[in-house]
Amino acid sequence: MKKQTFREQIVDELKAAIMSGQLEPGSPVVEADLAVRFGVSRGPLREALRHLIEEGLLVTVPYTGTRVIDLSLEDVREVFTLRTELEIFAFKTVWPRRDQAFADELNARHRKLSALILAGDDEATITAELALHSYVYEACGHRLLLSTWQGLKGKLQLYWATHHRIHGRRGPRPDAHDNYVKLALQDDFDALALEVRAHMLQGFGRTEAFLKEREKRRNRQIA
Amino acid sequence: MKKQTFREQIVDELKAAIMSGQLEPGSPVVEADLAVRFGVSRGPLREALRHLIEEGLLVTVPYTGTRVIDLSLEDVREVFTLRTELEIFAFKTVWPRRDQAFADELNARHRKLSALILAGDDEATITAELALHSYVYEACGHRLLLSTWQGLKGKLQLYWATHHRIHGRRGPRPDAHDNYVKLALQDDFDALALEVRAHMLQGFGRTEAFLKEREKRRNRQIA
DNA sequence: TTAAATTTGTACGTATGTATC
DNA sequence: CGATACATACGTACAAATTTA
Repeated sequence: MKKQTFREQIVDELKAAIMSGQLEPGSPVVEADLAVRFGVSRGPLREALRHLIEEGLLVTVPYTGTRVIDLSLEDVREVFTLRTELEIFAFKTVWPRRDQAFADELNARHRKLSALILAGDDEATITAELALHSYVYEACGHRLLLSTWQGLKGKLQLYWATHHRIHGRRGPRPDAHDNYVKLALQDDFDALALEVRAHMLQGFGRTEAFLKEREKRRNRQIA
Repeated sequence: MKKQTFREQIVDELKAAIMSGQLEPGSPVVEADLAVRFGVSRGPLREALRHLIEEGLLVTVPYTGTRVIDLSLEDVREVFTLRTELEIFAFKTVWPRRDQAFADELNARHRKLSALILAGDDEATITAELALHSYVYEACGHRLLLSTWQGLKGKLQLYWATHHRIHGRRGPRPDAHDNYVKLALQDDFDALALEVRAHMLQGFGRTEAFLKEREKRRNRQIA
């Protein structure tokens, strides 16, 4: 276990608090409160908040306040559309360099995901699905692309975690990634690109339906 | 003129110092020194440094120090390859929504760039070239894509500014963007995508040659 | 082992901008 | 419009942790 600075610890803890719903989307976060809650001074805490702000998980207005982002349909659409292009580009980059190790690791992450889906562990399923998709970014050797993906990953995790917390199961179907993994290890790049687009559209559709229903429910609450 | 926080001001000033070569690539930056130099306390300064670290203009190792990034061939290759995909995606997004205002603004930025090239104002040429390429990101309405591009833009500017400082003129040829703008306003998307790829390759080639020569010169200095 | 340099963290205070009554 | 409450933004001084020479 590597030693972390307070700022890094707080970033992780804050993320966990957001993903777990302790800090709900849209709710305000007050730096003085969090400082006592995490038992640190305001310096490192402010830096941790800045990190999450730049990652897009928090929004802030100078001198007034900070809050957890509210999930919007446009936001999630942007994450999915950009992610589609990034992931296809990642595959294009790694395509001629795929080897046995690549196949082994991709299969390993796929098996892990499948097992968790069957076991019904929804929290871990989200992590495993993100890990499966992360692999092509890690393997392609494009550091800038990898860090760009990691910037998106947090938002994606927030959507899915919120979805799951409200709806119970939200995970992918057990066979949802079979085709993805299969095509990623064959030699028809265009077929893979089509599969990625289809896969993303399906994922977006689920998230979209969830957000629209959530919107409706809110309006009823107000009325 | 909108009111800025100190942190935002420092980010701008630090960027300017890096671009102008007052802080050279590879040179260490000490937060205590910068604090007195900019006349602010450590708080906002540290937050500004963090911003530039996440943007990739600075690199840091916990408890040891921070320095300006050193330009590496692999880094610049990554910026150009990722940028190619992002810009084509931006055009794809804006494609059906291009209107007269889009054409007017693109032409305006193109004319401005051409005028500065002819006038020989190399500093302003860099800014204008970035502004021309920025427009499609601004116009496509994809906020996440725009902010991703803005994250890359700083590095690109650093490469070009360093190039210019060492070589004198480094700017594009006066007609380098004619085809880019022309195709961006016509209706053959595939032709535009090809032009973007060619345009990026040309830009990468210039930067690559510069970096390789710089590398050589360094090795001679050591020997 | 020590020492130096640097970042990291703490504790307190004041100033500033925003919203609301 | 003014007063006030609130949260952020910024300042200062000092102590602790870490790496490197």
